[in-house]
Amino acid sequence: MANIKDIAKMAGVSVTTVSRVINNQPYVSLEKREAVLRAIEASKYEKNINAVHLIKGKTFLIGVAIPFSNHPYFALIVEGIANEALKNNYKLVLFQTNYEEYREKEALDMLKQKQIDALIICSRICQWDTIDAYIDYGPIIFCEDTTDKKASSVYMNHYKSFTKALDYLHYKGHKKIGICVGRRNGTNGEQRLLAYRDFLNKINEPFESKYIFSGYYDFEDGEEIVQGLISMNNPPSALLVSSDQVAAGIVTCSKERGISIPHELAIIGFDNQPIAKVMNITTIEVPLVEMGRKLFLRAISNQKSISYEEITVKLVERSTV
Amino acid sequence: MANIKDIAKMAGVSVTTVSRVINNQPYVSLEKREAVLRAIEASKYEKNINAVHLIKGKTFLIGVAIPFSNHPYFALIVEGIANEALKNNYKLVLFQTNYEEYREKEALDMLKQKQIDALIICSRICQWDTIDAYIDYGPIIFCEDTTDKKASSVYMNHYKSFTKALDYLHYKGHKKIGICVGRRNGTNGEQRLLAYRDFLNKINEPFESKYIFSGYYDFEDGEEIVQGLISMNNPPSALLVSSDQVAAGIVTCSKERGISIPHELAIIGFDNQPIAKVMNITTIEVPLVEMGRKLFLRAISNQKSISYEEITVKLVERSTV
DNA sequence: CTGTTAGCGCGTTCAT
DNA sequence: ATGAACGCGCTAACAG
Repeated sequence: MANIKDIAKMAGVSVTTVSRVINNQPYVSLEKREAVLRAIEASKYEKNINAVHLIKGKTFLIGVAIPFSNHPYFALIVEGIANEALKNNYKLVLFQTNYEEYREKEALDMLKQKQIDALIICSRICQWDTIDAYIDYGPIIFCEDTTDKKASSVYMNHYKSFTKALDYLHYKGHKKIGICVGRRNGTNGEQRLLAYRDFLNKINEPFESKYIFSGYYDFEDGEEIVQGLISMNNPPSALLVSSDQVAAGIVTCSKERGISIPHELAIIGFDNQPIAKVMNITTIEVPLVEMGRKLFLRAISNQKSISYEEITVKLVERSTV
Repeated sequence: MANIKDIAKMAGVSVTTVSRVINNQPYVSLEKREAVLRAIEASKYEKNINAVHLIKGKTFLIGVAIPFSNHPYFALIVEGIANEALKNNYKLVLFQTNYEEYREKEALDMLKQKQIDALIICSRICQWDTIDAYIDYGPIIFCEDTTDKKASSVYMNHYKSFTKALDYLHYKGHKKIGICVGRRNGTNGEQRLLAYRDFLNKINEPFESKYIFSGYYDFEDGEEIVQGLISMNNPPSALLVSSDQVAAGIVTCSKERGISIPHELAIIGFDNQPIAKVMNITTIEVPLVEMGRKLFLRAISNQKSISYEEITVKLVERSTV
């Protein structure tokens, strides 16, 4: 409970000297330094960091907004952010938004109130006009293409990535190709859908809305998708799945139902998560940890400048296509 | 960038009045209130929350230390904490410790410096004598039995839970039972080991150290365990696995290797995660989200009192035993 | 090398 | 109903 003033009194010096000692600054005589140190020891003094925040106008806190904390995709991004944060002596404030707008707003408000120095939004839910009202208050970094916005981003080009995967499936002889995604709205979802439509046009296949499975994120969602596949009279021969977890669930359930993979159904996943490796699932590798690292570095680069960094992905051929 | 003083000047009132308005306090005439509101609007004023923290000695920030952010076990606990935090207007500061001591210490130091109001340690790595030096600085809550310590906890009794699972396996006719856990050290790990040894004594079976698989956390670890099982000349007929993810990995790999479950190998998992349900894995249900909720409530209950709350678990019979 | 002093931005008595 | 003044705990000129 002691403060810097108490220490000064105890050590018989001024508060400035105490401040110098606790901040490892030079120009303090050895004896005074030791007197201060002794007083600190005796009184169990610890500096109140909130006073420092007030003065410096900085908290060394970075906000991270993610929809779900229990999903490997975001967990890996957070891991990348966390590792780099540690190196740079920053801490993270986690906002689990559940895709609820008001939760994202809470994060934005913390930026406004200077409780966090910057905010990383891994999957935006608020509309841009809402976000725009906040960008003057501090850096906000996104995981989606923001080249037409006044905010930085580190993102994967979902159009290109989807096209790459679809082309590969087509190259492997598939024509009836379905896709399985999370959200259909949002920049990323729209880019994926667009890539899918453009691809179908390119190979001259009709657009079948029932070939699009959306709202799926987890392993356990695989069951519902396989059910859906089984009940179709003209099912796709291949599925592009935007998450390895879901892909793994589909592979597992397919095997239980006696659906042969890749012969009756080909599967290509996304991210190259460990589960894809162990289950030998063909996938598009996304360097999520690295992405997190870059997001963080962008967040603390105090330059006013805005940057857009595109992440490149890689096809990992395995046994499900 | 405007502060309360600027607003006061703009609105032609005192800072006190401004303060009253922004904190929704009574005793401000309508006209002055509106003048203040107008000034706030015009200047894009937002209160600097750090000054409030300094005065109040409180930040509405709760620290949460977990070893890995990409593991469903901890993710569910964090979800429980996060939900309750939102309701109570608190925010979370996440510390991913990777079981590295200095990372946990960083969290403890933040408590000491009052940057967080309380700290929840979901899986402790620091020794107790290290922790002890911090308990006076604020509430620290643990997920392990701390009944002999001066710190609160909400925990599962791992001894009882393990015994329950082992008894069930024995009741189902198994005698050669192996276990598969994460850390062997730590309160929880030791309790599990003790339960295992006591159980073996009870049923008069010898202790086989090779029947203990430790250091496994994820789905993909299942492969290594199955490999280990295959290479044994006298493998166990049942495995108690302390995580559903690992159990799921074992089941998946076993099927690939043609090991029949439960006939050749019985598996019982832990937590009752969604993956256990979809893969029909027998498991011990642990109410992790609820546990997170209780952890949070304990963290903000400003009573100096210490409490120890034991969580009860439930056997969920499915098809892997 | 050392101490005095003035803020950082806001909440809060205590008069009026 | 309103405002002056003090203090939260610390840092940073500035003077010496």
